[in-house]
Amino acid sequence: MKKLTLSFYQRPDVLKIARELLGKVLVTKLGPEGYRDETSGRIVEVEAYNGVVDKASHASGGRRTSRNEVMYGEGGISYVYLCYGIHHLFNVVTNRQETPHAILIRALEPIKGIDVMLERTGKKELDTSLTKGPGNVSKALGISFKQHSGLSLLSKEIFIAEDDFKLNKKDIIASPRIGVDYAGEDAKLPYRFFIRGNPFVSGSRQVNSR
DNA sequence: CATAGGATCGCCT
DNA sequence: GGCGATCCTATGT
Repeated sequence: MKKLTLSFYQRPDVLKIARELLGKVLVTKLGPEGYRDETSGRIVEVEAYNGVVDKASHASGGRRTSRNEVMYGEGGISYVYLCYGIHHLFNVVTNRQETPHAILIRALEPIKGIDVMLERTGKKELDTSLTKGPGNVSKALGISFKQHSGLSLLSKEIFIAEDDFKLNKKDIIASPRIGVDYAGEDAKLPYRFFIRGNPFVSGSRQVNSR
Protein backbone atom coordinates (compact mmCIF):
# COMPACT_ATOMS: atom_id res chain seq x y z
CA MET A 1 0.00 0.00 0.00
CA LYS A 2 1.27 3.43 -0.77
CA LYS A 3 -0.07 6.73 0.51
CA LEU A 4 -1.54 9.14 -1.98
CA THR A 5 0.69 12.19 -2.38
CA LEU A 6 -0.03 15.91 -2.23
CA SER A 7 0.03 16.07 -6.01
CA PHE A 8 -2.96 13.70 -6.07
CA TYR A 9 -5.04 15.99 -3.87
CA GLN A 10 -3.93 19.34 -5.24
CA ARG A 11 -5.19 18.88 -8.79
CA PRO A 12 -7.92 21.25 -10.00
CA ASP A 13 -10.66 18.81 -11.04
CA VAL A 14 -12.55 17.76 -7.92
CA LEU A 15 -14.91 15.48 -9.89
CA LYS A 16 -11.99 13.55 -11.33
CA ILE A 17 -10.38 13.20 -7.91
CA ALA A 18 -13.68 12.03 -6.44
CA ARG A 19 -13.96 9.26 -9.06
CA GLU A 20 -10.36 8.27 -8.46
CA LEU A 21 -10.90 7.98 -4.71
CA LEU A 22 -13.28 5.08 -5.34
CA GLY A 23 -11.37 1.87 -4.65
CA LYS A 24 -8.69 3.59 -2.55
CA VAL A 25 -8.21 2.69 1.12
CA LEU A 26 -8.93 5.08 4.00
CA VAL A 27 -6.84 4.26 7.07
CA THR A 28 -6.94 5.60 10.64
CA LYS A 29 -4.56 4.76 13.47
CA LEU A 30 -6.16 6.46 16.44
CA GLY A 31 -6.79 5.93 20.12
CA PRO A 32 -4.86 4.84 23.18
CA GLU A 33 -3.71 1.58 21.66
CA GLY A 34 -1.80 3.36 18.89
CA TYR A 35 -1.15 1.21 15.85
CA ARG A 36 -3.14 -1.66 17.34
CA ASP A 37 -6.25 0.47 16.76
CA GLU A 38 -5.64 0.56 13.01
CA THR A 39 -8.90 0.55 11.07
CA SER A 40 -9.31 0.77 7.33
CA GLY A 41 -11.79 0.33 4.52
CA ARG A 42 -12.07 0.62 0.77
CA ILE A 43 -13.88 3.76 -0.40
CA VAL A 44 -17.05 2.77 -2.27
CA GLU A 45 -19.09 6.01 -2.26
CA VAL A 46 -18.14 9.72 -2.39
CA GLU A 47 -19.64 13.14 -3.12
CA ALA A 48 -17.78 16.08 -4.66
CA TYR A 49 -18.36 19.66 -3.47
CA ASN A 50 -17.18 22.09 -6.10
CA GLY A 51 -16.17 25.18 -4.15
CA VAL A 52 -17.66 28.68 -4.20
CA VAL A 53 -19.85 28.09 -7.29
CA ASP A 54 -21.57 25.07 -5.70
CA LYS A 55 -24.69 25.99 -3.75
CA ALA A 56 -24.59 22.69 -1.86
CA SER A 57 -21.10 23.42 -0.51
CA HIS A 58 -20.40 24.98 2.88
CA ALA A 59 -18.13 27.33 0.90
CA SER A 60 -20.91 28.38 -1.47
CA GLY A 61 -20.57 31.99 -2.59
CA GLY A 62 -17.22 32.25 -0.83
CA ARG A 63 -18.72 31.71 2.60
CA ARG A 64 -15.94 31.59 5.11
CA THR A 65 -16.41 30.83 8.80
CA SER A 66 -14.35 29.29 11.56
CA ARG A 67 -16.08 25.99 10.93
CA ASN A 68 -15.24 25.75 7.21
CA GLU A 69 -11.91 27.60 7.27
CA VAL A 70 -9.91 24.42 6.65
CA MET A 71 -11.67 24.05 3.28
CA TYR A 72 -9.64 27.05 2.14
CA GLY A 73 -6.37 25.37 3.06
CA GLU A 74 -4.08 23.31 0.84
CA GLY A 75 -5.42 20.12 -0.72
CA GLY A 76 -4.51 17.02 1.25
CA ILE A 77 -6.06 17.85 4.62
CA SER A 78 -9.27 16.70 6.29
CA TYR A 79 -12.45 18.69 6.88
CA VAL A 80 -14.62 17.13 9.56
CA TYR A 81 -17.77 18.74 10.94
CA LEU A 82 -20.71 17.85 13.11
CA CYS A 83 -24.04 17.28 11.39
CA TYR A 84 -27.45 17.09 13.10
CA GLY A 85 -25.71 17.29 16.45
CA ILE A 86 -24.80 13.61 16.21
CA HIS A 87 -22.80 12.69 13.14
CA HIS A 88 -19.22 13.58 12.29
CA LEU A 89 -18.81 13.85 8.52
CA PHE A 90 -15.35 13.29 7.03
CA ASN A 91 -14.24 15.20 3.92
CA VAL A 92 -11.03 15.34 1.92
CA VAL A 93 -9.96 18.89 0.98
CA THR A 94 -8.61 19.17 -2.57
CA ASN A 95 -7.10 21.81 -4.91
CA ARG A 96 -4.75 24.57 -3.73
CA GLN A 97 -5.05 27.13 -0.98
CA GLU A 98 -8.04 29.50 -1.28
CA THR A 99 -9.98 27.11 -3.53
CA PRO A 100 -12.34 25.30 -1.14
CA HIS A 101 -12.97 22.02 -2.93
CA ALA A 102 -13.96 18.99 -0.84
CA ILE A 103 -14.99 15.37 -1.20
CA LEU A 104 -17.29 13.71 1.33
CA ILE A 105 -16.50 10.05 2.01
CA ARG A 106 -19.93 8.41 2.27
CA ALA A 107 -19.23 4.69 2.56
CA LEU A 108 -16.45 2.14 2.98
CA GLU A 109 -16.08 -1.58 2.68
CA PRO A 110 -14.26 -2.60 5.88
CA ILE A 111 -10.80 -4.13 5.50
CA LYS A 112 -8.81 -4.01 8.76
CA GLY A 113 -9.74 -3.65 12.42
CA ILE A 114 -13.31 -4.80 12.18
CA ASP A 115 -13.22 -5.77 15.85
CA VAL A 116 -12.21 -2.22 16.78
CA MET A 117 -14.95 -0.80 14.55
CA LEU A 118 -17.55 -3.02 16.22
CA GLU A 119 -16.35 -1.79 19.59
CA ARG A 120 -16.56 1.87 18.53
CA THR A 121 -20.05 1.52 17.12
CA GLY A 122 -21.43 -0.79 19.78
CA LYS A 123 -22.43 -3.36 17.18
CA LYS A 124 -22.26 -7.10 17.76
CA GLU A 125 -21.35 -8.38 14.34
CA LEU A 126 -20.33 -7.17 10.91
CA ASP A 127 -23.10 -6.12 8.56
CA THR A 128 -23.24 -3.41 5.91
CA SER A 129 -24.51 -0.80 8.37
CA LEU A 130 -21.05 -0.71 9.99
CA THR A 131 -19.61 1.66 7.36
CA LYS A 132 -22.63 2.56 5.19
CA GLY A 133 -23.32 6.31 5.22
CA PRO A 134 -20.97 9.17 6.19
CA GLY A 135 -21.95 9.23 9.87
CA ASN A 136 -21.21 5.55 10.25
CA VAL A 137 -17.88 5.84 8.44
CA SER A 138 -16.56 8.37 10.96
CA LYS A 139 -17.91 6.44 13.91
CA ALA A 140 -16.30 3.18 12.80
CA LEU A 141 -12.96 4.83 12.07
CA GLY A 142 -12.98 6.92 15.25
CA ILE A 143 -12.95 10.29 13.49
CA SER A 144 -14.35 13.34 15.30
CA PHE A 145 -14.57 16.96 14.25
CA LYS A 146 -12.80 18.46 17.25
CA GLN A 147 -9.77 16.22 17.06
CA HIS A 148 -9.36 15.52 13.39
CA SER A 149 -10.50 18.46 11.27
CA GLY A 150 -7.59 20.13 9.48
CA LEU A 151 -5.30 17.13 9.92
CA SER A 152 -2.88 16.30 7.08
CA LEU A 153 -3.80 13.22 5.09
CA LEU A 154 -0.11 12.44 4.90
CA SER A 155 -0.01 12.08 8.68
CA LYS A 156 0.28 8.71 10.36
CA GLU A 157 -3.09 9.07 12.11
CA ILE A 158 -5.28 9.45 9.01
CA PHE A 159 -4.33 8.82 5.39
CA ILE A 160 -5.55 7.37 2.12
CA ALA A 161 -3.53 4.76 0.25
CA GLU A 162 -3.78 2.63 -2.86
CA ASP A 163 -3.16 -1.07 -3.15
CA ASP A 164 -3.39 -3.21 -6.29
CA PHE A 165 -7.20 -3.03 -6.42
CA LYS A 166 -8.35 -2.01 -9.89
CA LEU A 167 -11.75 -0.57 -10.69
CA ASN A 168 -13.34 -0.73 -14.12
CA LYS A 169 -14.71 2.67 -15.18
CA LYS A 170 -17.96 0.97 -16.13
CA ASP A 171 -18.50 0.08 -12.50
CA ILE A 172 -18.57 3.73 -11.42
CA ILE A 173 -22.07 5.19 -11.26
CA ALA A 174 -22.87 8.91 -10.91
CA SER A 175 -26.03 10.30 -9.32
CA PRO A 176 -27.30 13.45 -7.58
CA ARG A 177 -25.99 14.05 -4.07
CA ILE A 178 -28.01 13.10 -1.03
CA GLY A 179 -29.61 15.51 1.43
CA VAL A 180 -28.80 18.73 -0.43
CA ASP A 181 -32.30 19.83 -1.47
CA TYR A 182 -31.58 23.31 -0.10
CA ALA A 183 -29.14 23.84 -3.00
CA GLY A 184 -31.76 24.51 -5.69
CA GLU A 185 -30.62 23.57 -9.18
CA ASP A 186 -27.24 22.41 -7.88
CA ALA A 187 -28.99 19.62 -5.96
CA LYS A 188 -29.47 17.89 -9.31
CA LEU A 189 -25.81 17.82 -10.32
CA PRO A 190 -24.43 14.26 -10.67
CA TYR A 191 -21.64 14.73 -8.15
CA ARG A 192 -22.16 11.54 -6.19
CA PHE A 193 -20.13 8.53 -7.30
CA PHE A 194 -20.29 4.96 -6.12
CA ILE A 195 -19.22 1.45 -7.06
CA ARG A 196 -21.94 -0.47 -8.85
CA GLY A 197 -23.56 -3.18 -6.80
CA ASN A 198 -21.44 -2.70 -3.70
CA PRO A 199 -23.53 -3.59 -0.63
CA PHE A 200 -22.01 -0.86 1.54
CA VAL A 201 -23.27 1.98 -0.69
CA SER A 202 -25.86 4.11 1.13
CA GLY A 203 -29.28 5.24 -0.01
CA SER A 204 -32.25 3.25 -1.21
CA ARG A 205 -32.00 4.33 -4.81
CA GLN A 206 -28.82 3.46 -6.67
CA VAL A 207 -29.84 5.75 -9.50
CA ASN A 208 -27.93 5.34 -12.69
CA SER A 209 -26.88 8.30 -14.77
CA ARG A 210 -23.45 8.82 -16.38
C1' DC B 1 -27.97 36.56 23.94
C1' DA B 2 -31.56 33.71 21.35
C1' DT B 3 -32.90 30.95 17.86
C1' DA B 4 -33.30 27.91 13.81
C1' DG B 5 -31.65 24.33 11.22
C1' DG B 6 -28.42 20.83 9.38
C1' DA B 7 -23.81 17.11 3.30
C1' DT B 8 -27.83 11.67 8.99
C1' DC B 9 -29.31 7.44 11.30
C1' DG B 10 -32.12 3.96 13.09
C1' DC B 11 -36.29 2.65 14.88
C1' DC B 12 -41.17 2.68 14.28
C1' DT B 13 -45.40 1.67 11.66
C1' DG C 1 -41.96 6.37 4.53
C1' DG C 2 -42.09 9.12 8.84
C1' DC C 3 -39.99 11.08 12.72
C1' DG C 4 -37.15 12.02 16.91
C1' DA C 5 -32.47 12.38 18.58
C1' DT C 6 -29.09 16.02 19.78
C1' DC C 7 -25.79 20.00 19.78
C1' DC C 8 -22.88 22.95 17.33
C1' DT C 9 -22.73 26.75 14.20
C1' DA C 10 -24.29 30.70 11.93
C1' DT C 11 -26.96 34.48 11.99
C1' DG C 12 -29.59 38.23 13.79
C1' DT C 13 -30.85 41.51 17.59
